Amino acid sequence: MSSQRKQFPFSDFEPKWQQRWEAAAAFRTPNPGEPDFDPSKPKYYVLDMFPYPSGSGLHVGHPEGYTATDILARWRRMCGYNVLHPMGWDAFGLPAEQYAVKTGQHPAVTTANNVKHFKAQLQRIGFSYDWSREVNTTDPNYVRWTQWIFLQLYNSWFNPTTKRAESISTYTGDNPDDVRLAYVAEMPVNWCPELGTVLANEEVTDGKSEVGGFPVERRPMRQWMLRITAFAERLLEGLDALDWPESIKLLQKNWIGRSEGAFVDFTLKDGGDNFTVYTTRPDTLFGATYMVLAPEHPLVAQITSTEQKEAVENYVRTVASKSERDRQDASKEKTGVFTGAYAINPVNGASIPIWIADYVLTGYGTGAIMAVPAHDDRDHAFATKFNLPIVKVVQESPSPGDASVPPATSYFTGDGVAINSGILDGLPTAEAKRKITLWLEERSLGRAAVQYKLRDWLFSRQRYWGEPFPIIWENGRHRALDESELPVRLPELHDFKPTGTAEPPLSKAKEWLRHSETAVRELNTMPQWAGSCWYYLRFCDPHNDTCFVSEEAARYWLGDGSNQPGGVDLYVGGTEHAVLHLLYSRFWHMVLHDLGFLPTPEPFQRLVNQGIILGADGQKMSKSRGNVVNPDDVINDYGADAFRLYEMFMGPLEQMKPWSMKGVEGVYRFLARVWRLVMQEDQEGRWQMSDAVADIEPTASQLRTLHATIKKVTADISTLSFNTAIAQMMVCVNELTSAEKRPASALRTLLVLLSPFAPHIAEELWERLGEKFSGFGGLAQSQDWPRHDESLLVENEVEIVLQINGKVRGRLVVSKDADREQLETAARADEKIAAQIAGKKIIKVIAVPGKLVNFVIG
RNA sequence: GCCGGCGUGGCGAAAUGGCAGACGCAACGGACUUAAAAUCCGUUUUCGCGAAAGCGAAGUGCGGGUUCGAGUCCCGCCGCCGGCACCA
Repeated sequence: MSSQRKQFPFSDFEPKWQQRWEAAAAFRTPNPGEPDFDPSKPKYYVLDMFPYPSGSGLHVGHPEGYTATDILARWRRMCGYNVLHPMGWDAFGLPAEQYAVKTGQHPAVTTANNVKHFKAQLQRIGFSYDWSREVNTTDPNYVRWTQWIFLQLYNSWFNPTTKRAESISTYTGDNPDDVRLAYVAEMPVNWCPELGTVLANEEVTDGKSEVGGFPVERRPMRQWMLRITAFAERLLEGLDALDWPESIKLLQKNWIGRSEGAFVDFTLKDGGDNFTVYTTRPDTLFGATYMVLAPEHPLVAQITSTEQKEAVENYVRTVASKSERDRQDASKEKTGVFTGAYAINPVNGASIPIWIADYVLTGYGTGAIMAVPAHDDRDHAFATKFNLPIVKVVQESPSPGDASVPPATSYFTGDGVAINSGILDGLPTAEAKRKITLWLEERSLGRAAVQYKLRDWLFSRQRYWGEPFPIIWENGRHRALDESELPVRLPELHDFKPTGTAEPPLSKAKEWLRHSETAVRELNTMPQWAGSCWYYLRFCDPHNDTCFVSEEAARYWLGDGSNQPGGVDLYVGGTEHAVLHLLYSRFWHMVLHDLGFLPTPEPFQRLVNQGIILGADGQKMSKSRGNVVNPDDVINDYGADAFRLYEMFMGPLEQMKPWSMKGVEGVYRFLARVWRLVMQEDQEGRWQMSDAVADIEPTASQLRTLHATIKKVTADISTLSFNTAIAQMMVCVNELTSAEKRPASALRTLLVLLSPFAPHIAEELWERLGEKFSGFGGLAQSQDWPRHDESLLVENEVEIVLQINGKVRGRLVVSKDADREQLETAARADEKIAAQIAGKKIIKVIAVPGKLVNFVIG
């Protein structure tokens, strides 16, 4: 291909237009307050998930979503919107640091190189980003505000009364450190003794380090945490008003994991402390035949009998040495040990044994459960293995006609009617839950409760290449730095190797870590999520050095929250961020909103996930499979416009689909046909204006096709159905190609429609036509978006289908206005139909104007 | 195991409950050419009948259902892909 003559000179005009756009700052979007800002226009904020600039450069997956948003951005501009369409770099992260460990090259250098490469690649595709708003999460001017937001979190708390984040100064309790949204806790992390470092979850596979395959263990370490759990309810409720795919909302809902149930207090048979369990099935309390504590439960050491002491201690040790993943493998057989202690069931005084087992998790509920083996699969598996009693307390409502008796050893987890449950007998599950909860509350033995699976966010990393915390330690206590001391810059290090101890790499910066005679800096850094949590805010006001985003800019670009809760109008990115990034962003946004810094309660109104692009072999693209497609190669051979167009023509945006070079050639040929609508080659092979282009009126048919195309392209862009929009433009081009003379006015409209998709060729042809015809002033991309004339689309005559019993038996051309009766009369007069209904009993006739007539005959 | 999404020609895919397969790829035939490429025109769901225009039947993963009419709606399966995974 590359050796062949190009079908149109894209390699000449694509760079030419890119340079012109850049020189003219064609995509710069002024902010409110700037001289060229037009407040009369509505705003549209269309955002891509910004990339991590990896060393391997862009792959064809990135530009899929980017092309979609670029078309939207260009289209909205042509529709008269102020469009915010920015791009930046999520540039902190592991690969640059690991590269630094290997080569000694500073991550900042690697990052700068990669950013340069990525940016050049993106610019070659002709995206209409406002590069004057480019942000980089590693830029000290950006880090400063990331740290500033952390300070807001540190200096605020969740007021359970108002259910909002408030300044910590409104907290009246003893110790503010107990309630800060950013707090310190001992948390287990992935510690790899061989590598002498802490690993992120994604660096650990099957309990081994990704690098080297060394064993990884859980080890408690002091960590910074963010109190996202306080916002669980609001994060859940907020989803309803967002235009997100239902599947993504569901993913977040499941992640938050709300459940309703009750705390129930149990007493120990031999006295001592009481303990509390959480259950979603208080109605099965009479069926609790044993208790289970998590191995880490504080009561374990206390209650264990002397006979069981050794067994219990062994078990606790074994469990502690296991990785989180090993431990949470639900498919493995249950394990556990009897503590020797007994608890008293508050409802019936029964004495039931207390076990410990690792299937009960510390950190959820109370870390203790009442086990009801007849009505819970996990309890059932455990009871069966250890021969514990199983008492049935819920009767499954028999399905009609089902006489089969479930075996005595089975369990049933659904709703039914309470049995063997004293005061609850005969009550359906829902009522039994209510009654027993009330009963417990009246006696102060328990209370209704809501629990969430969501955990607080472990926010610190033992890494170099991340944002330093604006925190210092003095006399064993942490303290926030003053805003005026921001940004806290990373120290220059030359040795990025892990310390081999639990100390983060920043501990090597001996000078840096000393804040004063008595105070030292926090040595952890923030996770990569931190910078990506709020970049969409910075884009609104990227150069502001007095605040992270001005009130005015935020209010304009995000809206005032009155029409919709979300600020960004359209956010496009991969599903891999469905939970973490999108949940963390919502959390930060919510806090900043509560504190009065942001007008809207939610960050992203409409979310669309683009599908993954597979290799030509239908497999996931990967270097090892050798099926990776490099955008640069495609652009070299077919041009940026063809690349863009193919990315969109492959199929629906959200769908997973395989790459095909033949498909690229298809859209390339389409663009060549567009080119030849306007241009032809002379004897020497030079391109010149085609003789077929003329200043004439389009034919009726051409006009109809053109307006049908305006209508369909417009509708399809707004639903992101780019593949069908392109198909319609192909139809239009095919019709114009076959015409002897091509009306310049029709070409004009076509180029305007095409310009968001293939901006370079549209601009080039627009310019060339302008040399000879009127109506081509300015740039194609600055034209008003055309409107279709519906009256041109209505045909006077339509072909309808004649059916007998739903099967097509003939066709008929009728007036578009023909009503039901006229249709039926015309249909009966049709020869074929007449022949087939002759002598038959007509049961029913369905006539749908403009569509069909269907005879139902006996 | 649980929760989502998707199953339509040789391939990527289109189809407000109303002519299944638009558009593109591939293949085949023709025009142009000394020739090839490129380009342009045409054919192409499958099966049967026909020399042919055409005619008939079947057809959207499988099995049922609702409806005058189902790729589309409902019920039950199967397969593939993705997410979560002992959350009491």
